[in-house]
Amino acid sequence: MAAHQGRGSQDSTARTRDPDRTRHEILSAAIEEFSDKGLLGARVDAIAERIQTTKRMIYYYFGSKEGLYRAALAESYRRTRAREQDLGLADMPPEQALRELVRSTLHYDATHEPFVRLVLFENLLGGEAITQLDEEDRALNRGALDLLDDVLARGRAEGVFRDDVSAPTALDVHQVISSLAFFRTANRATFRELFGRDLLGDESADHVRDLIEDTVVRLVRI
Amino acid sequence: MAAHQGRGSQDSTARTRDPDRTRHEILSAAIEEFSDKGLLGARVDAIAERIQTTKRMIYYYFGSKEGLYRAALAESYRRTRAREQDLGLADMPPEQALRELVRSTLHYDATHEPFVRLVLFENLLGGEAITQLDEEDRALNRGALDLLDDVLARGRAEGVFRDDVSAPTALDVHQVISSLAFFRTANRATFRELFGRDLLGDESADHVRDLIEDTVVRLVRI
Amino acid sequence: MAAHQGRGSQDSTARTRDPDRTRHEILSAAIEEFSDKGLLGARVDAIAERIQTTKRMIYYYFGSKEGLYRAALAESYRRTRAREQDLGLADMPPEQALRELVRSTLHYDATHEPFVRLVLFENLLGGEAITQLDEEDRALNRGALDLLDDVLARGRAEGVFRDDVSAPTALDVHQVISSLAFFRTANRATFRELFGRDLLGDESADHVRDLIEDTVVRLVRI
Amino acid sequence: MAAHQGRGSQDSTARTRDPDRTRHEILSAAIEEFSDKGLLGARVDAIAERIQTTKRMIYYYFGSKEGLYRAALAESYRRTRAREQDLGLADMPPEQALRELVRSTLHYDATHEPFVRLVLFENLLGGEAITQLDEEDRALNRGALDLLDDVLARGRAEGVFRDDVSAPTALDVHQVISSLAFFRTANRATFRELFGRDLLGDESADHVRDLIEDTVVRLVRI
DNA sequence: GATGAATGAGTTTTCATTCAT
DNA sequence: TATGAATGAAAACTCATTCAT
Repeated sequence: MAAHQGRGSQDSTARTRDPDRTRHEILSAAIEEFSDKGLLGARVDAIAERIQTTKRMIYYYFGSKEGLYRAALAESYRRTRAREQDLGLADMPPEQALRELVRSTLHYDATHEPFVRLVLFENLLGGEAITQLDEEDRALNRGALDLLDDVLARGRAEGVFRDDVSAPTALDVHQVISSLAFFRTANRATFRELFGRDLLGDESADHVRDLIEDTVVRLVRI
Repeated sequence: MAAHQGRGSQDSTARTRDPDRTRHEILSAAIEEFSDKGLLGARVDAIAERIQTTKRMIYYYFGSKEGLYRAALAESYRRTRAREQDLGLADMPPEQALRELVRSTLHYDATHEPFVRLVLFENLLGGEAITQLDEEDRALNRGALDLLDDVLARGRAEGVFRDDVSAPTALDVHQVISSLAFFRTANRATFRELFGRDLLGDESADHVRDLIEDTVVRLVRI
Repeated sequence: MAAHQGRGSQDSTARTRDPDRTRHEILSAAIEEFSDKGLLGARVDAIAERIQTTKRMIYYYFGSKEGLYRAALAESYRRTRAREQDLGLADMPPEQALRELVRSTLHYDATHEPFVRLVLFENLLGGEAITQLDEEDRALNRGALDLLDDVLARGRAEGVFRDDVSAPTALDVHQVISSLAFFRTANRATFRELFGRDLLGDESADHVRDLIEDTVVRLVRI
Repeated sequence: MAAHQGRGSQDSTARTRDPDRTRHEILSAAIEEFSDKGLLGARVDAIAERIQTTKRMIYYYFGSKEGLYRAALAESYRRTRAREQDLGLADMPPEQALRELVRSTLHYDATHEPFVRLVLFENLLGGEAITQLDEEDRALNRGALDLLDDVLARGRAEGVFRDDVSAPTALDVHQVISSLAFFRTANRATFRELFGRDLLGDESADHVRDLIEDTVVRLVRI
């Protein structure tokens, strides 16, 4: 059906001779496609069509659909690193810092749905690609945990956060935050359909954010 | 030619004229396959191979791969209805009832991974099938909400649960419980790989359960 | 898709225990289906669905799709024999008799489209089934020719029809009449689409009939 | 693995990179197959086998069996346009011109059976494809009509063709010519089997041609 | 580097036909 | 006789991948 789109080989000067750009565009298109349909549902053709290149280029740069998939996953992680810049948590009282951290996570996940969806798809299918993450990627996640650890430690030290034997660890809190954040994307359709609440919609945004903040804060607060 | 291939009338209970059974078996196999790979990744052949039937029968009963998918989704929901029997919540003090409810949900989701995964896949892809759920299916989900509503009302009445203006609604609490329960399946691979915690494994079972119970209880408790 | 139409086996007393009727109904349904789609396009399932019987009966009575096809073709010819009753041609002057014969043929073909279409399909595909027609069927066609022969002979004897060496034979005239009659069905769609004339429609009925009568009469008239 | 299967660069002219040629070959094969069996009876595999290509190429260029069918029908019409060159009718007396026109049509249809059969099949099945003909294709058919119109006008002007109120129109004559020409292909098998005359065979060629010419000429002649 | 054409191995779907009751 | 369930073979269609230029 999509055969014969012609296009000649003259003018289109913008499209040729820029390997890095081509590679980058392919990755972006791949992230979108894989994020939309998952590894199994994605089509190499569709990825090539999203930008203006041919399948051949995909194989030239990435060798195979799976190769592209892994590269897309890694790139998606990489693009993630841009955040988590200094939120200035150290200067805030512990609870405020925690709220800020939660808020930051919620905002990040909400504005990076492709990434979140990619991670969800990866988990539903074997998650093999996850096993092959770079140490950098792993470190990244650990970084978020460290930040959280600092805030919690400070809160405990100041006596405002629980410090009993069953007090939640940083990993516990991270699990709770992640659960609440991911659920918005993972079950958005069901939740909206069954209960009429759009977890990522503007109407419920404040309410959902407050709910999640409260849930987290109450978990750690004395 | 090759007569006498027998098969006699011994046991071969799987192969014979029992339409309901055949249909049922196909559905079970379909639930497994779709739950493993999603609609796009599932193979009609693979479904037929799982039980002892042919691809042809699937089309005989369900018309198309998508028809089977919808039937499998509906059946999965249907099989869900068995639970939610009386947990005897009414006889427990509110907090205990709430813990019991959380525990029941956690246990249910953990033992019905195919269903959970099916729902997750459905959400990640368009979620169109969800739009077509029976009223019965919808009612089922609402039922869980009603149960929760009762417990919360009782807790508020007894003065043990929050009743302020920003107190969480039953839907809020439901969202939190669902988030925490689904996350175990939705992000199990990532979490294990990055943090070494198997959210559905035996080792961490008690800890995770306690964490989730606490999170929920602390959210509503005064 | 069409599976499970149930229907129980009680009341429907009209439908069971009448072999001849069942056979006859199958044939009628087959004539319709084959006439609509041709041998290759027809579906055994579709034939079974047209009446209220099962595919099994078709195989019981006719052995195979082809067997049914041959039977349907023969039956269609057989049902044709009903016509050609005495048109009273002998009592008319030759030209009037000829016009009457043409008119009768036109009317017959117009009201027996399934038969005409069956013949056309048969001709387009190998026409093998035609080779196997009964002598009865052949005689039938010859009968029409004989009638024509009589009229022409009478016309020639009366000096109103051509009798020169290049005068058309009965077979020639039959060919012309058949050509003009069949074309209406064989090319109806094209003719309507390209020239806006519906060869079998009511509007043009009289005009087309007159045209064909004239064509034939002028061919033989002195 | 199995390298060295050669194929070198000898002749294999059929297999190489010439999209237009490939496309063209597929179309030719399709015209043959569809003309032999009709849309329903044709097999995509069979079309691929006719030339040296794979089924896959057919989908590459035409998207679907039906897409190919429509393209084949259009192409068949297109190839038709080559004819109808100047027959020099204007230089002949009207009757001779008319005879020449008839003769040309007969010859054309006899030597383009695939086209004729395609049109017949199209008419027998819904004729939907005909509705979608280009204006060019329509114009082509109208062209034949114009030619006829000229001849008839000239004959009437010269007083050799009928000019009364019931004189046949150009469309009428076209209908008659088409009927007589198409019948040879449409009912060849039946006619040969039942009456022993092969309407397209060499033996009867002259006789049939004369008969048809006479039929047409006598229709319009004073 | 870049491009369109080509391909083999699946994957879904359809269909005539047969079996068990 | 009658019926619904079952089946194997083939048909349409799709997809990741490679080749020639």
